[in-house]
Amino acid sequence: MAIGIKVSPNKAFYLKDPQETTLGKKIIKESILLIDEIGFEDFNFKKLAVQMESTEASVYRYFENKHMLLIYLVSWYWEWVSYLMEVNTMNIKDSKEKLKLIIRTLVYASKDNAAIEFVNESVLHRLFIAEGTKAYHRKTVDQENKEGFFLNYKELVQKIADVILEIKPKFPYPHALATELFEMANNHIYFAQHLPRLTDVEVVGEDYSEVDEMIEYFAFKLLA
Amino acid sequence: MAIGIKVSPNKAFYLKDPQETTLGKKIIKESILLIDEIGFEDFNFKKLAVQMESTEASVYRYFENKHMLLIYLVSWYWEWVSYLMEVNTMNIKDSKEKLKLIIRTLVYASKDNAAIEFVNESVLHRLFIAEGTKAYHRKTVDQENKEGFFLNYKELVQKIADVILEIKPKFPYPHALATELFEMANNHIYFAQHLPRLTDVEVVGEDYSEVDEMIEYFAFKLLA
DNA sequence: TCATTAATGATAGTATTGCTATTATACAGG
DNA sequence: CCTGTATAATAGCAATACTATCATTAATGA
Repeated sequence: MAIGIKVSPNKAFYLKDPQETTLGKKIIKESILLIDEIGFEDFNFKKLAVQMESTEASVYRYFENKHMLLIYLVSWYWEWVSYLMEVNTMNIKDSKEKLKLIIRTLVYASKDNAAIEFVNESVLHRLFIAEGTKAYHRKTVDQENKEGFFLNYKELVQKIADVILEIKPKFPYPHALATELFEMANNHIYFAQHLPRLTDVEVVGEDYSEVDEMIEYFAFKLLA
Repeated sequence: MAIGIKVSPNKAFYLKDPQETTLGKKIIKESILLIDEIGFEDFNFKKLAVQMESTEASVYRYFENKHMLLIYLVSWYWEWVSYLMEVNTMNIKDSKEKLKLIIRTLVYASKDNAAIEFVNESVLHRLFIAEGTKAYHRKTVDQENKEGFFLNYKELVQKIADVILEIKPKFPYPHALATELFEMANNHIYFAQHLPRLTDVEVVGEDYSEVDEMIEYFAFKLLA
C-alpha cells in the first residue's frame, strides 16, 4: 500500500471513520498490537483504552463492539493482500508465474513495505492467522454477509480464481481452490507453529518458504 | 459408535466426568443443542442451566468454563469421526477405496447411526463446522497442546495420512493433505451455506454430495 | 433401619465486562 | 473571540463469569 493510498473498509463496520482522526488511527494501531498480544477472547475496549491512554467511551464512539472492530481489521487484511497481489503480479504475462507470485503473496503477506504508517502489517498478518476465521464463524454471518461485510474476501478469491482459469479454463473448482490456497497458507503457518503434527512443513522464525513450496506443489499438481 | 461404547475425552477437560451421571449427560446433550442454536459467543452456563432446568453452579461442577466444554465437545467430534472412519473402512482392502470412504465419512459425519443416545451427532457435526476452530485458535493453544488437548485431532489426521501413504508412499505432504481434507469438508459445507461465492459447490438441505465429489477430485488429483 | 456420603438445588454474593449517559475541557475554524 | 466538535473524566447499570454456603435428596452400605 503505497503511502497516501487509503484502505477503505465498508462504512457499515464503524460508527465513525477511524482513518479520519488521530485517535481513530491510534485505535487501529493499538488494537492490532493488543489483540495480537493477548488474543481476541481476552481483548476488550477497556484494556485497549488503557493501552492507548484514552477512555473506553472514546473507543465506543468508533466501533459498536469488539466484533465490529475485528471485522474491520480482517477486512483491512483482505484488502491489503488483494492490493499486494495486484502490485506483485503487475506486468507479469505468464499465468503460471502469476499464480506463483500470488501464492508467495498469500504466504508472505507481511513482507515489509512502504505501507500505511499506523498499521503494522506483519502483526496484522499474525493476528489474521490466529483470529481471522472468528470474523465469519458467527450466528450473524448471514445478515452480515447481506450487508457486504465479506466482500473483500470474495473479491480476493475472485481475483485468484481468474488466474486459475487462465491457467486451466476448464478447472471445475476455481473459487474453491482459490479459497483453499488462502486458507492453507494461514492454517499451515499456524499448524507449523502450534500443532506441528497436523502438517509436514516447518516454519523457523519468519521463514515460511516450506509453506510456500507446499502450496505451490498442491496448486500446480491440481492444475496439471 | 455402537451402543455401549464410550467416548473418552481427556480427563483434563472436565472437573467431573459428565458421562458418569445423568446430569452430566444432560449437560452434553443440551449444550450441543444450545450452542448450535445461539452460537458459542452468546452461549453461557446460565442460559444452559435454564434450558436444562438445573443451576449454573451445577454446570460449573463439571466444566471449568465454556471454553473447556467446547474442547470437550470438539474432542468428542474428532473421536467420533475417527471411530466412523474405522467402521466404514473395516475390511476394505483397496487403499483408494479406503480414502474415498474416509472422505465420505468426513463430509457426512452426521450420518444417523446407532450412536450414543444423549448426543445428537448430526447437530454436533453442524456445531463443529461453525465453532470447531475456536477450540484451538486461542492464546492458550501451546499450553493446552502440551496437556494433550488436541490428541484426538492428531490421531485422526495420522490415520488419514497412513492411507494416503498406502496409496502413494512418496507423497511429500501426507499430514498436510489429511488435515486439508478434513478442513475442506467443513469449510466448504459452511461456505456453500453462508458464503457461496467462496466455493463452487452447492449444498441443498442435507445433500453434501457435491462437497464429497469435490474433495475426492482434489485428493485423487493430488495423489495421481 | 439408620448413618454416611455424594450429588444436586437454592440462594447469595463478588469482580469484571459491556455498554450508555453526562458533563467538562480542549482546540480548530470562522 | 465565539462556536461547534472531539475527547476526557466520571459515573452508573445490567449482564457475565464465576465462587461459596447451606439445604435437600438419593444412593450406599454397616
